[in-house]
Amino acid sequence: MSTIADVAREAGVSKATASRALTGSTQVSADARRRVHEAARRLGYTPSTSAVSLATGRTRNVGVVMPHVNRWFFAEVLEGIQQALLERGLDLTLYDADPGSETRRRVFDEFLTRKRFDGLIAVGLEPAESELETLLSLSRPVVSIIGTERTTSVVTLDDAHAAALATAHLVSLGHRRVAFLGGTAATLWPHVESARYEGYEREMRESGLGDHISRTPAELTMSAGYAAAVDLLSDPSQRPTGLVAACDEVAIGAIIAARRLGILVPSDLSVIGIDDHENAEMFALTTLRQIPREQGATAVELLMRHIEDPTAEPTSVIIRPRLVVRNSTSTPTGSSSAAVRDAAWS
Amino acid sequence: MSTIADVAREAGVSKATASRALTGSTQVSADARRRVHEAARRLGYTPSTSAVSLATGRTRNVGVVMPHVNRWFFAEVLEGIQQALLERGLDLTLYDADPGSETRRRVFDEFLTRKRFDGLIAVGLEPAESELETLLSLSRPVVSIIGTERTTSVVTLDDAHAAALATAHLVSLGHRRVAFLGGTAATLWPHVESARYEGYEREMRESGLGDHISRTPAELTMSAGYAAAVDLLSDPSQRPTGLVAACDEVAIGAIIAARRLGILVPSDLSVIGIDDHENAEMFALTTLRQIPREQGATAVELLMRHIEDPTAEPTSVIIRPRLVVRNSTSTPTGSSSAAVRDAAWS
DNA sequence: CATCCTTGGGGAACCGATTCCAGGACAACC
DNA sequence: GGTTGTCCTGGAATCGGTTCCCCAAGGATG
Repeated sequence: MSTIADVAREAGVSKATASRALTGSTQVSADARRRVHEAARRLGYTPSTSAVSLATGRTRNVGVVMPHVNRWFFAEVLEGIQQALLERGLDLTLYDADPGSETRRRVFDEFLTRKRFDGLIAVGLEPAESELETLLSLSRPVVSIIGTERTTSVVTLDDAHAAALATAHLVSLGHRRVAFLGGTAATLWPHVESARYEGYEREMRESGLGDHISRTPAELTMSAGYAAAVDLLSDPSQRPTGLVAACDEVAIGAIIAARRLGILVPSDLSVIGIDDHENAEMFALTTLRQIPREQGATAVELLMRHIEDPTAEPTSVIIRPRLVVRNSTSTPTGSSSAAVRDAAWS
Repeated sequence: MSTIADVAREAGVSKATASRALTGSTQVSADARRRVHEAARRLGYTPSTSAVSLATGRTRNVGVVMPHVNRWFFAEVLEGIQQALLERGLDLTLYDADPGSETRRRVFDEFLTRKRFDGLIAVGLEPAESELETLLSLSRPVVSIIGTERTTSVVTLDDAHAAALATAHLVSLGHRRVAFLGGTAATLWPHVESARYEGYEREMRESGLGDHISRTPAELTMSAGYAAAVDLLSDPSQRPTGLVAACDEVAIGAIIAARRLGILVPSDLSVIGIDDHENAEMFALTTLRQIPREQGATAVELLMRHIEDPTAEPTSVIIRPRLVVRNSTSTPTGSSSAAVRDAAWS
């Protein structure tokens, strides 16, 4: 492999001039610059990243810590981050930190302390106190996606608001027995789960439906949503007419469960989700849209600002979701409003 | 941040001895070693990765190139790789290289040539000729997952065999009108798609069912499988009794489509997939199991071997899938064997 | 008792870049 | 014509490690 010394020799200049010609734009004559670039091209020169890092203190690399990559939200965020970093010529180092695992401990104690990055994006981490301390002790900017940290910049959906809007949509259609499906059982995303439930609860109370508040726990997956919905819907006497699912995957599980039980969606049961998952369209799911890919891009933008100006104050970007009405929600059966017929025809 | 010079001073030895005490195990007295380690701990010393890389030529980092991370197979492989690397103390740099995109070009021309890794794992890449050339010109070991490269080590499912087994399973149950669903339309994984179709075709021919060979194209997603299955199954006169899906996501889409159309699975229609996707259990899907997570771990193992011994010959690990029988397949209706009743009761 | 080996450890070179600092060439100004 | 300033350029220091080479001390050997 050729080094910058080779390029310099080939171009008939010193290492210093070669370096200036290739990086800084100052203080090099047009002629020298041309000769250096030509020599570099001829030799197929690529600077050694470790040498550049050592000399400049910059790695041109961003670390991403997330608990999983095999879930829709995380995978989408990751792709958004990757895309934004590629555009800026930056590398992405991934750290998979499954909560409670031994590897998570090692990621924090061993891998992150190596500081092989100029900045860090933490996705859905909900770090423990000691973990947060580690993060801050790295003296590298950190941006979180999901969460409520005040110490770092944050990009997050307003979860409570999303659930409240979902609930309000069902209530406005005339539903009174509106149940919440999901959360509680799992401890993976305590913040997301509790915030969404609280949004539902608050909206129910404010609509005077406090008596109908009900929650069926389920992990935030399609199969868990399916199983929980089978339980909830099997007893016709207690059956709600509207269902706010903690996320789209749970909602889709519930729709499949309903079909299996012969319950028609939306005429017998309205289901609304949160996320706008890639499969929401297929199930005609009404939902509150968030676009995790964009959140990833936004996080990169914030991070770049912090890297360029280390004194910049932490910022919060709170995302308000948009209601996307499809065909899984309608007025409840028995209602005589015109909307019923409209929904049935569509 | 403290450097190794600080540690040496604190321990009362030279930089050379400090370095030897912390890395190599030779030529250092037990006493000196102890003093150095203690000093390092006291100062919270972490070696600078760029300095280490520069001096040793090793990055302790592995690059992973894949076209997507938001699909089940890729996300699982990625987690398997990550886990295996973490255990070995190695970092993972991710390169997302969507086929045909501008970023893919940049990944190959710009990012990979920086060689910020000791080795590369290429997942489902199916590289173009020029891309393969770039890969080999890096003078770093490469391991592929999926594919037929002879120039690098490979870990791959025997796709044709998997599809043949799936087909044979349906045929052995008594099905004659067995159709194949998926592939063709998309160009994302030409190798996987064509190999699986060929396995189906060969098995059909060998079973004397060449006349019944039929293929309905669909992208390898649940919603595409759903849409394609609706088309295929809507015409009762042409309807097959058995369906070999190109992958589980397509199979699940088909099952949902069948339910919608009032076609009972498995009594009216048997469906078999390939993968053993995380949702296969929920749909009682009979399938051929592959475990992408393990393929990722195996790829890391192969790669380590190549890194430690650069002269090692390329190896191929061909994975034979195992049939997992659930409840989406049975003998076709009208058959009088006992198995029909068994299936109906379960 | 002299010589040879072995072992531990220090000085300095090196990995491949960036950047500080000083100096030379040349034009402009007084 | 001498001085000043600007623009380029090269030498050398630097980043933070690893490792080669050599030397001193001490035990084993003849």
